[in-house]
Amino acid sequence: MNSTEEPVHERITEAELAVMDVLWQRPRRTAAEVCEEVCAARGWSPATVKTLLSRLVQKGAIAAEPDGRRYLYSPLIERAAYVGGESRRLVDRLFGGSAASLVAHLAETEALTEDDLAEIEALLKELRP
Amino acid sequence: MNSTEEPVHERITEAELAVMDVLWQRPRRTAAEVCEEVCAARGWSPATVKTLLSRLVQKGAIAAEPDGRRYLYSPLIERAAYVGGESRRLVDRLFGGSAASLVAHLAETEALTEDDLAEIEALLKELRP
DNA sequence: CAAGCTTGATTACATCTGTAGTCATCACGA
DNA sequence: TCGTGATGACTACAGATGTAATCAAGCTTG
Repeated sequence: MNSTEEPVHERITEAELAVMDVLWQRPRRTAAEVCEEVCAARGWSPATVKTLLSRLVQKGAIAAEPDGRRYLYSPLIERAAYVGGESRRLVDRLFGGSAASLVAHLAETEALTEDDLAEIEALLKELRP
Repeated sequence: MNSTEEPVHERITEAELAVMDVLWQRPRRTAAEVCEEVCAARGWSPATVKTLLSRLVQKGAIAAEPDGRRYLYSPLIERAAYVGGESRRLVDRLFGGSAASLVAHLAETEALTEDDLAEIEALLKELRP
């Protein structure tokens, strides 16, 4: 169990992430449907969504299932895996690989509320009986 | 206390971060000194370090104090501030702003080692006697 | 003083990213 | 059947990023 495993997909960018989020929410959507979800919020044109979908397919992050003359797009990677990878990356880059340091930092800078702390404590009890 | 404050400096990139780390470790270093610390490790030429230093100065992330015909470079932003901003960004982007979710995720995906867990537990004891 | 080394400034350039336009084609309705 | 709208493929293009070379000017040492 080391933290240096390479992901099978290439790096997902900020803009692409918005698209992934839509597909994680519900897969098998058309480009138009994805656009409905994000174009307004991000001020994108439909063309932009199409580009991002293409790039995500190329990167191996989503699948394009033919459906008539269009595609239904679905994530190929799970959100949890992506999120885990990103978190790991952050911890490696900024906290010397120590997740505990990250938690410590969050606590010190009061990024963690009392509720957060309680929740984490509960979590720990579960993980280390 | 909201989480939308803008940093005064522009975004620091991955490569630039390596340089920042050297300067955080010890400020007032010359380009050559910085290179000594990172060029080997990252396979960089001295020119690369100079470029990164220039960009960091432009971005307002470091100061260049004249010293004879060269400069001594020092961070203008604190490491803790940077790290906090990045953590915040991650939590916002991927965990809907909930830091506890991040910790929960790390725990669930076993990104946390037994040691990490013990350390966090100790931290919590301290924070919530 | 001259030859060379050090150093920042400037320039270079490929790739990635954000954002979008164009175009050919195919299905569908009049 | 014919126009029309939807759709993906391809193209575009500016700005960011990684990585570095070149160049001019000063310092240094013989």
